[in-house]
Amino acid sequence: MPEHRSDARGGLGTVRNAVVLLELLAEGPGYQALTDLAERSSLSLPTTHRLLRSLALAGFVSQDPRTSRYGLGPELTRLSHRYLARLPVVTALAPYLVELRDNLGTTVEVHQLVGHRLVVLDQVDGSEMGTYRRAHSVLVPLQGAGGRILAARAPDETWTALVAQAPEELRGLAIASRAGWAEAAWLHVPEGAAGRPGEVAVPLVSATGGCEGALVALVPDPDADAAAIGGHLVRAAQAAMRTGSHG
Amino acid sequence: MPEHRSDARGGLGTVRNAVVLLELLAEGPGYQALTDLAERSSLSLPTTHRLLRSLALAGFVSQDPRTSRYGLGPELTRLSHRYLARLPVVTALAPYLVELRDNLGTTVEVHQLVGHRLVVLDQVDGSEMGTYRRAHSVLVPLQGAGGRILAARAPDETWTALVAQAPEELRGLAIASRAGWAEAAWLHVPEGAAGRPGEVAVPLVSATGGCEGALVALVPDPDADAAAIGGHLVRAAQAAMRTGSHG
DNA sequence: TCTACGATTCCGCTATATGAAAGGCAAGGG
DNA sequence: CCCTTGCCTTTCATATAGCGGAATCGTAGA
Repeated sequence: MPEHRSDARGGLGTVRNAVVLLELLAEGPGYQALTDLAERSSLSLPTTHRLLRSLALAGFVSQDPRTSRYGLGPELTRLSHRYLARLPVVTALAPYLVELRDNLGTTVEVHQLVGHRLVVLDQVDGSEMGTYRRAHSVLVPLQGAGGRILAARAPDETWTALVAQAPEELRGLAIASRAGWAEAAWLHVPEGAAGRPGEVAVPLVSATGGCEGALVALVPDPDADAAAIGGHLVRAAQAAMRTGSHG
Repeated sequence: MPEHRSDARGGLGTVRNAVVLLELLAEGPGYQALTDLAERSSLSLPTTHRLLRSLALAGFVSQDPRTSRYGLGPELTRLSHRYLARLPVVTALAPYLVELRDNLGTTVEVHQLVGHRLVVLDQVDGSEMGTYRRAHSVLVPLQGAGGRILAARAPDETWTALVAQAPEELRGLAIASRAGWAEAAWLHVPEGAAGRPGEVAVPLVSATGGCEGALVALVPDPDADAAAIGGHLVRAAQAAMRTGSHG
C-alpha cells in the first residue's frame, strides 16, 4: 500500500526520507538527537538511525563523537562549490564584483531564490561594515532589496508562498508594491531595525528574459546616493549577462 | 545476497547509489546524460532515472528542460550555507577576516580538508588581485600553503592518499617536507606557474589540539614580507580559536 | 515517412528496507 | 554499589519498496 499522506510526493521513499532528515538538520540547532529527529520526521527509530548512518558515511551528515548527535556534514560544501562554480549567473558576474566593490566602497553580493528561501550565492566584502559581516546567510526574502526584486518577478505561486511566510508587518507593503518591485531597474531599501544594512539591488535578467538572480550592494550610509549606486549595478549586470550565455 | 564489491561500503543501498550519482555529477561536466550516468555508475537505466528524479524533486539535482540532462541542484547551496553558518572554525574567524584583509591588503581565505579535497570555506577578497579572482574553489591539496599545512597535520592515511593523488612533480617535495609543514607556525608558498598566487598560511588549532582548518593570505607580490604576514595570521588565528569553543 | 536514439514507464520478482523488540552504554539516584 | 533511566544501536522475520528487462513515448535526423 503506497503512502498517501499529505507530504507524500513522488520519488523513492528512501531518498524522500533522507531529504526530510537533511531539512530537519538544516532548520533546527546545529546538532540534534536521534530520538528527536525520529519523532519530528515521523520515521521509526531504526529507520532514522540507518538513514543518518548512511548519510554520515557519505559525509552529508556528521555525528558528534561526544554526544553522538547528528548535524550537517562537510561534503555539502564541496558539492555546493561545484554547483556554484558552474552556475552561469555566478561565473558571469565574478569578474565584475571586485571592481564594483572598489568603486562603490560597499559589500557586493549575488542573491538567488532557492525554493522559498533567499541565499547569497557570492559576495565580495567591503571595509565600511565595521566588524559586522554576514557570511553564508539564508535571508528572509521580502526584507531586503534583492529578495523583493526576486520575489516580485517570481511566478505567482512562489510569490504568494513568500508573502505568506513573511513577517506580519511586511505583507501589506509587499502586496501593494509587487508591480513596482518587479519593474524597477533598481530598488533601494534603507537599513532596517536589527542592524540590517541598507540594500540597493538590480535584477539579473538572462538573454532569454528570465530573472536568474539579483545583484546587491550593501550601503551602510543612509545618505548614500542610491540612484548612483543603482546605475553602477545596472551597468555591471548588463555587461555580465550579455557575456554569460553558457546554456 | 549482499553485494561485496570493492566499493560496497555499509549503509542503505539507495542512499549509497544516490551519493554515487551526486559524485558523478560533481566531477564531470555541468550537465550529463542519463545514459552516461547509468553506465558510469554501473546502475541500471531505470534505477538511475528514478534516483535522479527523486533527487531532482528535492532540488539536489536539476534537470535541463531543454536537453533533459542532469546537473547539481540549488538546494545544495542552502544546506551548505546552513552548515557553514554553524561551523565553529568559520564563525570564530568571521569577525577577523575583514580587518585582516584591510591590514594585509591581500585576499584572506579559510581552507579545510573535506574528504581528500581542499575547499575554501570562507573568503574576503582584496583589491590587489586585478580582475583575477577565485571563487567557490575546490583546490589541489598539496599545491598551496593552506593545503600543505592541513595535509601534513592530517592522519597518516589521509596524508598518503593526498600524496598519491597529487601531481607527479609534487610528491618528492611533499614526502621530504611533511614534518616541516606540520610544525611550522606559518608557511609560505610562492606563486606558481599557471597564475596561481602565492600563499601564506597558518594552522587553525582548536582548544583540544585538533587542526580544524587553515587561515590563508593570497599574496600577489613576490617580494612581500612573508614573515610579517605570517605573524598577523598567527595572531588572528590564536585570537579566534581562543574565542570559539562552541563544541 | 521511416529510422535511430535517448528518456520514460510498466510489471512481476525478490532483494532490501522496514518496525517491533532486544541489546549496549552511559549518567544519575537510591 | 546496583538499579533505573534515557538514549543510541543492533538483530531478525516480514512484506514492502526498489529493482531490471522489456515495452513505450518523444524527438531529431535521413
